[in-house]
Amino acid sequence: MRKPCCDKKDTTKGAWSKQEDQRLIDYIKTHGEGCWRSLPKAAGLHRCGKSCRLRWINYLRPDLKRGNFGQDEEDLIIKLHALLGNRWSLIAGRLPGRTDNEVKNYWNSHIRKKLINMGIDPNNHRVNQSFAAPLNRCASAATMSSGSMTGACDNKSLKPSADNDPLSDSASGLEDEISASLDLNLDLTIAIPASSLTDVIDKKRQDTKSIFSREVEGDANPTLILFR
DNA sequence: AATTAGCCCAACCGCATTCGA
DNA sequence: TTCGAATGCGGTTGGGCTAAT
Repeated sequence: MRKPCCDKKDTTKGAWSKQEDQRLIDYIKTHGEGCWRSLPKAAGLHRCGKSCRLRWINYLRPDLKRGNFGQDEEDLIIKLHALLGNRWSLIAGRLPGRTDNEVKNYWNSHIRKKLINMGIDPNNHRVNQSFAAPLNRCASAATMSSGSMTGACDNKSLKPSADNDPLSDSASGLEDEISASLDLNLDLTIAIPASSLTDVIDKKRQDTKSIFSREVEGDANPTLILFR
């Protein structure tokens, strides 16, 4: 039996009040992020640590970009989703100021429907056969982005997500995905938040098994070896 | 004006992964 | 190497808001 993440009877649930927000902001400003388990008690909040973390990451972080998604952001989400599937945190990592929750919600409420209306299966980014017409479907797929989605009509780049998980697939499948990403002309580098960059650099120095293939010092965009 | 339906988003839940003793 | 604790992640839900009837 798994232990609950916190003592539920002592925790508040539901929407956060302004006072709670302010307490959390003040605490993190003073002590920094981390130690989420002990944070609520230390900050005088009757919330579980996970809840505090979520509130901070999704709502209170000062670097968050609020408001509607731009067309460029939407295009990028579609491309990244075609490649990565529902890995919202990875996708959000490529969108400065956006959170995984925000991207996930936007996908489910806007982009999904948009793709469906275009006759594209949002799960695998394939043209739905029942909608398929003899016209050039590549055009419709390409127009959903700003036009850089080259190869969008190439079956390689439109494999079903259920069996095209690029990060867990076999090596041969991975090669396909890598070539697909090249077709998509994606620069799949990981953007590291400036605040944590120095920590990352220190850690990477110590970790010779780093998944990053090149020295990251002075480079905010280390390339994931998987996609090089 | 009241009710209903649909949409959107913040927050919760449980599982997976990572970390450290 | 193992195991428990802490953290991260993605799926799901609930409630507020708005448009339609």
